[in-house]
Amino acid sequence: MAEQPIAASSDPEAELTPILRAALEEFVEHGYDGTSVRTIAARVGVTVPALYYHHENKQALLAELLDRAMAVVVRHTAEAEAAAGPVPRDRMAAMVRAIVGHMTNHQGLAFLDAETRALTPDNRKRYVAQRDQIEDLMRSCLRDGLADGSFSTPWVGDCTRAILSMLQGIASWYREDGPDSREEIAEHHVQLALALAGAVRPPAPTPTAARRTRRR
Amino acid sequence: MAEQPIAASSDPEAELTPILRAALEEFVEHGYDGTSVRTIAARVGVTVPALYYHHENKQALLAELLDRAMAVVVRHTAEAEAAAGPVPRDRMAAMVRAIVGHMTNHQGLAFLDAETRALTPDNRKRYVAQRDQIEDLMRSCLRDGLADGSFSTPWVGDCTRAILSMLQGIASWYREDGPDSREEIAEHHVQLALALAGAVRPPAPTPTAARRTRRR
DNA sequence: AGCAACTTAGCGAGCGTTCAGTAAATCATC
DNA sequence: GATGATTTACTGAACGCTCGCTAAGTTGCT
Repeated sequence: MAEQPIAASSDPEAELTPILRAALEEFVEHGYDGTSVRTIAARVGVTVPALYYHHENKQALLAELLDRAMAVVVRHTAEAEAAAGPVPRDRMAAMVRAIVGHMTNHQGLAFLDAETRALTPDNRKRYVAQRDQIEDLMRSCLRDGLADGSFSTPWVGDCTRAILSMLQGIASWYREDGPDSREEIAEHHVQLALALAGAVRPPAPTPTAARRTRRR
Repeated sequence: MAEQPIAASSDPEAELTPILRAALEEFVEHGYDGTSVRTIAARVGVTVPALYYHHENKQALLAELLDRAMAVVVRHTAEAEAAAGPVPRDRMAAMVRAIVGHMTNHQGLAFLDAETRALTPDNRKRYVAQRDQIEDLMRSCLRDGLADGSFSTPWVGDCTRAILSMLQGIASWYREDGPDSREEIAEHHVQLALALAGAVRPPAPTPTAARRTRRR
């Protein structure tokens, strides 16, 4: 009877059960196929069958972790965009901040993205659908910016993938004790993403939405 | 006696022996830990000990593949930059073209980058050293461009990583039968990289080096 | 005869998974 | 408020398989 989440906050890594947390750490460290259920159990301090009491099998551990990770980042990204108003530049900035926050605050879950190859076809399908949602949000924002003249990239697809690859990359180099804070990294990447989009003017103080993003 | 490279061209994937080629394909498809030496042997059409006659062990297969991959991309990138003259914008464009060419022409080897986690510490050290070389080339180019005013990014480190993440990402989505040719993708990413660097003027026809890169 | 390039056969270890049993908590009943 | 039934959360032991790897033997070319 120890299989409760340690915290009930809204932090998706904090509210993992001990088993899921141990599985996450092992998967991040050694990869899905490089991890044995025995090492997960040992990390939790239980025997192997205890894992199978709470989860169907090893694959279900990975699927659940990835489901949670994707659900959180999709929700945060969509909410951030919705709260940012109608201006494409602001929406893009908000989404980038949300995604960078995910990469730095939930680095383990974010890094797990590299393990999606190990998903069974059914589980992979759900993952891809969630990932496509984020890609669609970004692509639509780019298109809207091109339509109103605030962005100028001629290659929406390449630009979308470039932004998301750049952001996903953060999960593989970010260190909590690095020189820049999460917020600094987020702001840098807002500007880098806007550069990729070919944003035409620095803060774009249009009459409808002045005083929003602030440039350093 | 079938363990010769199929072709002796300068294409690093074509000049792989059948065993290394099979190992590459399996590693790309299932990951290092998800691949067994038996499936590699079966793919070549030999028995398992034949693998061990030509290679020390499974780890040596991965190490050799990654060594070749990194040696080639480092060499091509350095040569491309050297041949591009002194102008940072031209050097950056040349390096991006070289790296994109690597990602699209040797997608398997490029994708193997994701398996570096499975390297033993010694082998990983050699890999990291090679990867750092590319990062240093890119960073130096950025710095030179900032010094002469042709680039303007305030964050050299983040910008370097962003460019390389963006380019590495190509290996995970590029398809030979996709809508854009390798050359088109390369030119798009040259412009995207220059945008990340904050390149100040489109083709920058300075008096010393006009008539070089051509904008679409 | 000798070497290169294999094959046959198998070793011990570790893999994911399951089954049967059990201590403790929870609940229903008197 | 003690008692028996049920449920929860596990443990011990082991199953069948696959893993990386190797010793010893075989084949065919020079």
